[in-house]
Amino acid sequence: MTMSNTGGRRRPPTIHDVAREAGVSRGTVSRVLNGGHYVSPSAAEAVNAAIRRTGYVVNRHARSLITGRSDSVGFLLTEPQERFFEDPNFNVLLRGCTQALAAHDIPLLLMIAGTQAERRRIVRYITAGHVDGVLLVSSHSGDPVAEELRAAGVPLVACGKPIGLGSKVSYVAADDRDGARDMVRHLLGLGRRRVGVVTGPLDTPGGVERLAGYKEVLAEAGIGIDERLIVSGDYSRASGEAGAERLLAGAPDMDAVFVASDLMAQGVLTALRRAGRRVPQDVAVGGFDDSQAAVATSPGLTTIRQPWDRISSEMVRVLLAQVSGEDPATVILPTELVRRESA
Amino acid sequence: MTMSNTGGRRRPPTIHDVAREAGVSRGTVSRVLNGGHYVSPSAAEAVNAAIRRTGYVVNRHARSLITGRSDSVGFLLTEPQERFFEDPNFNVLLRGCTQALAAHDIPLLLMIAGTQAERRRIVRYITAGHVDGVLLVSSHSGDPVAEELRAAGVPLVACGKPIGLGSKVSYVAADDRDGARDMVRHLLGLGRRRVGVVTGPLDTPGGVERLAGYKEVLAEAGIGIDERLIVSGDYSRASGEAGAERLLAGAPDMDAVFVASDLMAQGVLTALRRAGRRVPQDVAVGGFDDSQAAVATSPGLTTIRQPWDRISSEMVRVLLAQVSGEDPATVILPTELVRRESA
DNA sequence: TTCTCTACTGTGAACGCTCACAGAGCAGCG
DNA sequence: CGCTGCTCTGTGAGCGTTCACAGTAGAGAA
Repeated sequence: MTMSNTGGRRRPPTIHDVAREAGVSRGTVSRVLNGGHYVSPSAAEAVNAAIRRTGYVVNRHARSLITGRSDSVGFLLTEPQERFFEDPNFNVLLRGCTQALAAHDIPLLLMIAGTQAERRRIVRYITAGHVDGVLLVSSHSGDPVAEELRAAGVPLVACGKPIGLGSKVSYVAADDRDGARDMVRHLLGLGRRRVGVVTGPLDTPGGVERLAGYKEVLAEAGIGIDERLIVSGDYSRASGEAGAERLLAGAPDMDAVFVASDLMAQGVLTALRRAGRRVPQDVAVGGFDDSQAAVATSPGLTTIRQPWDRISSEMVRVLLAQVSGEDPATVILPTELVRRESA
Repeated sequence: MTMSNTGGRRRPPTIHDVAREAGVSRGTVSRVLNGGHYVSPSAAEAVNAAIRRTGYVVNRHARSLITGRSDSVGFLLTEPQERFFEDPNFNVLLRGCTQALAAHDIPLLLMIAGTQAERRRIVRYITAGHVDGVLLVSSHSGDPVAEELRAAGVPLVACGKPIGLGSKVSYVAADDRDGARDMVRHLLGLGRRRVGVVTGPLDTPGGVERLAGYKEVLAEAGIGIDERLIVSGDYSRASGEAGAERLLAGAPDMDAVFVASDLMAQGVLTALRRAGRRVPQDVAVGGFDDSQAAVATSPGLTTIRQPWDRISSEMVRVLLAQVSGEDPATVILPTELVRRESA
């Protein structure tokens, strides 16, 4: 022995080594690796045994070079960074996507486009074919990156409905309007009649839909819309706090409030406490998301659960379908009311 | 025109196209791409112009096939999943690493090893050479994955000191002991004398060090250690809540408490409020991390800032150095006291 | 002039895999 | 007996890059 395996990394076995070990040709090994059609049982068995003995793992670079696929997908975040840091949903989504992809043995490349330069670099990277498709997270819609990728023909699935891209891009979203309806009905069911709302950003479909659900339920209950009970935020804790203050100033008799995100609801609770209102006795508070933020508050936040686990797995499913040639699709998933103490 | 570029993705230009366009050979283009030594200024200029005109982007698979490098690194998380969801530091670390790598044009592959099967799959993937190195995050130390990777000779940098791996593996960590000292000194400086502590898990270096800092400062102030003032947690909110209850039961006269993580401090605040103690008047509370959790509480949490931005950039720096052949290294970074309302 | 040295450039070969194709063996059928 | 069709197998080519090497041109020294 002139060479030991301590220290340096040994050259891993190739398909050639496996073929020799199994007494077959490269082609047969390759066929076993990719589906195993047109392979005799005995050959397949020999190949699998050889793979186990040699510890062979396919060289994905060599495979990609010829197939043109990279067998990896990008997870692209085009949020301004504050939101990335704050949003407790994000972890859940990222983990869900990673795991759904892992089941297909597909690695996830994390890409964060904060600055303009990063955007360009990432778009170049993606359009060069270094990933097969992109999972896109950017709530600030009308994203130029999304449009560029779509135009380049890159398979793409957005989280939440992107605006301005027509029906040409796939997306997966929770049923925002229905969730909002459930929550407002719940608040009315508690006997509240002066129900306020802190909306999300109204240039996003989610923000618009949740507000629409609120209005629908009030209308169907025969309660008129009072503009003083409607303020808008941007999903951040701070905007929730500010929103609650504006509501209290404009409508001091408010007895419930539907807040379009849990994080904003945290801010609302802070403002209400400061104003001396008890939750839920004086003001019932309903959130949206069922994120970590919802259990971090006291009282615990009654909220609308977004099915992040299903959202992530559906995003992956739709993306992979698109990668293998299927048409774009949209998926809307049902939400669920989660009762805690705040309403 | 028989072929349009709408719909399908065009085959991207190769180094050959660039060479033809620039009127030079493949070799010259390759030299321009990789450092540009031994290339005449005129040739370099022509190549760069051709690259711009053609929109050429290097095919990393082809490059990797021959260099043996993948020019990508893995970000490996071996936490049980609850911690992943809860920990607000995690986002910051992940973002920091992604950006530090982006500056080197190196993509980050996210890998989450929850189950045993995932562990095996990921180790195979890594040891097959599909990434050049691994950024490892796993606070539960003595991780078998880390040991396997180290034994396979994979460049590795851990976040926080891993135990049981000797000095053979690089790590980057904040100065836990010094941070703890700062906080406890601060509490004593407020005139408090009955200072409790909720430690982190004592099978981790971080947990041990923060407790050691606490004890050191009490000793240097001539205050004896009261075991009733010491309880241990696991960094989770729930364990902070439970810890505070045990402390109040065992030492009702406690007038301050050092909590080894912000998340646990959230739980401590909840328990103190329930027990009718005012913060900071009755009990001063100091956290550790300066995570999102610290600003989410009311009162805002006085805490020890861990320099996550520097931790991530140092992890990347040390890893890349190791990839290019340098020896493992350890980096300890200073912490900083951040004053808010809770102490 | 000739030789050496340096700066630069072009050319095969190779990386490890998949794909297309050719061909072998065998069965069924006219 | 040949033809067709099926299952299975091996082989050569080629994916786009880098690397080693050979070779050219020009400058400077002998």
